[in-house]
Amino acid sequence: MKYHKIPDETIRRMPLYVRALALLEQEGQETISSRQLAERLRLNPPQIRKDLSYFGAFGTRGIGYPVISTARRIRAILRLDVPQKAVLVGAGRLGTAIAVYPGFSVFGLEIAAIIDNNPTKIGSRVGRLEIEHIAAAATLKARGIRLGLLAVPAEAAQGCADVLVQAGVKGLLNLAPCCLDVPKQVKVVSIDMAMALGVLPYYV
Amino acid sequence: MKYHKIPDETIRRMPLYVRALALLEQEGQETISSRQLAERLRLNPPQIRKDLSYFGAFGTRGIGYPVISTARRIRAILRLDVPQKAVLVGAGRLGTAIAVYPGFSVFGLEIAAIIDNNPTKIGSRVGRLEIEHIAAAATLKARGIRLGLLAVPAEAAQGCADVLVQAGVKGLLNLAPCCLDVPKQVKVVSIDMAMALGVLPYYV
DNA sequence: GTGGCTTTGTGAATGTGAGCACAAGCACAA
DNA sequence: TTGTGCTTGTGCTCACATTCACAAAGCCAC
Ligand SMILES: NC(=O)c1ccc[n+]([C@@H]2O[C@H](COP(=O)([O-])OP(=O)(O)OC[C@H]3O[C@@H](n4cnc5c(N)ncnc54)[C@H](O)[C@@H]3O)[C@@H](O)[C@H]2O)c1
Ligand SMILES: NC(=O)c1ccc[n+]([C@@H]2O[C@H](COP(=O)([O-])OP(=O)(O)OC[C@H]3O[C@@H](n4cnc5c(N)ncnc54)[C@H](O)[C@@H]3O)[C@@H](O)[C@H]2O)c1
Repeated sequence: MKYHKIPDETIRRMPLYVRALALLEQEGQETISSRQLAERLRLNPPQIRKDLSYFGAFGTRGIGYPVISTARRIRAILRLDVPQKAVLVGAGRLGTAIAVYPGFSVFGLEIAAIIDNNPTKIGSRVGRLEIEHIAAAATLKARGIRLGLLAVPAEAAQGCADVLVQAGVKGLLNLAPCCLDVPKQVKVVSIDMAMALGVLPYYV
Repeated sequence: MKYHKIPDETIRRMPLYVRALALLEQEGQETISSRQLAERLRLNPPQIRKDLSYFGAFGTRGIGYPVISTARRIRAILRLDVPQKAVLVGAGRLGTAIAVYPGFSVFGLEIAAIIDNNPTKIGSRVGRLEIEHIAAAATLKARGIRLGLLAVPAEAAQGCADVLVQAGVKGLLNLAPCCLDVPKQVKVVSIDMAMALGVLPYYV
C-alpha cells in the first residue's frame, strides 16, 4: 500500500489482535484467516485485513496470517515488544484492584510502582509493590517508567498528572472523571465507567 | 434542524455535558456559553452546539445555555431522569470497588444488586448491599433492574451475560477482556483497561 | 506444470462525524 | 424603537473510517 496515515481507530484495535493472537497461540493454532479472526472479534474481515496491511504484508494468500509472527510484529509496532513499565497513582479501591490485576502482562505492560499521598498507606504493600510517597516521582525516569495510571479523586488528578509529566511520563491512562491539561507530546487516554454506563438507558 | 439521525458519538458525549452542567449548578452558575463549556471539556464550541441542537433548541442567543434546565433536558433524553438500577456481577477486586463507587449517582444510576457465584462470598455485605447467588437473577426484572455490569473473569462473562439477558437486562457494561454475544436489542459497552493502556507506547 | 480453490492486499465507493462560517435571534442600552 | 454586541443553530465542506469488490498470489492435488 502506498503511503497512508494510519487511522487512530486502527491503532485502537491493534491490542485486540494481540490478545486474540495470544489466545490462539495458547490453543496451538498456527495460522488464522481474517474471516476466522473477524468472527471471534465481531469485526468484518476486510477491516482486519486493511488494519494489518497498513503495516505491510502479514499473511499468506490462500492460508491466512501466521499466529505467532503476526503477534510479534504487532507488538513491535505498538512498542510492546519491550516491557513497558507504568506507575499507578492512587492506592484506593480501584487502584489496588488495578495493582494486582494480571491482565496487563499480555501486552508486556507492568505496574512497576505505586504512589499515594496518604501517609498511613505509604510503606504498606499491595501485591509485591510498596506504596511510595509522591516525592518518589523524581525517581521514575531513572527506573525506566514512562507510563502512568491515575486512580485518584478527580480533584487531585490534574495535580498528579502535572507531577508525572514533570517526571518524564509520556503516556497517561486517566481513570478519574475529569479532563486533563498536558503538553501535547504527552498522550492521554481516559476511561470513565459512569459515563459508559450512563449511555445505556438511551439505547434500551 | 431537519430530520437527522443522531450520531452515536453525540450520545457518547452527552453524559459529559450532564456532568459538567451538574458541576456548574453546584458552583451556582446560571448560564454557560458553548465556548466556556468547550474550554472546560476540551471540545470545540460548534461541536457542543451541534450536539445539543440535534435535540432541539436549548440555548438563548447572545446568552448561552441555561445550566439547570439544559441538564434536566439532557438527562431526560438519556432516560437518566428516572433512577436507573443496575446489577453488578462479580464481587472481586474490581467489583467491590465499583460497588462502593459513589460516582454513578450524578447520572441517576444506582448499583442495586450484587451477584457472585462464590459460596463463601454470598450473604456477606459490600457497602449496604448483600451479595446474592446467581439464582437471584430471576428476581431482577421484578426489582426494576434493567442494566448490568460484568466484573467477572473473561471465561465467565458470556455465561453471566446470558443469564442477565434471560433475566430481562437490556444494557450491559462489560469490564472483562472479551467479546459478548447478545441479542441485538441488548446494548453492550465494553471497557478494557489493559487495551487502553496498551496503545500508549505507540504514541509515546 | 497446470488448474482450481482459498485468502490476502488494496483502490474505490460509501458512510459517518467534525469543523467552519455565517445568518438568525435575543438582550439590553440608549 | 432602534442599534449594538454577543451567541446560538445549521448548511456545507472536508477529513476520517468502514465496507465492498476484485485482482494478485500462494497452496495443493493430480
Ligand atoms: N472505584 C471505582 O469503581 C471507580 C469507577 C470509576 C471511576 N473511578 C475513579 O477512580 C478514582 C479512584 O477511585 P477509588 O474508588 O479508588 O477512590 P479511593 O478514594 O478509594 O482512592 C483514592 C486514592 O487516591 C489517593 N490520593 C488522593 N489524592 C492523592 C494525591 N494528590 N496524590 C496521590 N494519591 C492521592 C488516596 O489516598 C486514595 O488512596 C476516582 O477518580 C474515581 O472517580 C473509580
Ligand atoms: N482488577 C482490575 O483492575 C481489572 C482491570 C481490567 C479488567 N478487569 C477485568 O474485570 C474482571 C474482574 O476482575 P477482578 O480483578 O475483580 O477479578 P477477581 O478474580 O478479583 O473477581 C472475580 C469475581 O467474579 C466472581 N465470579 C467468577 N465466576 C463467576 C460467575 N460465573 N458468576 C458470578 N461470579 C463469578 C468470583 O467469585 C470473583 O468474586 C476480569 O474479567 C478482569 O479481567 C479487572
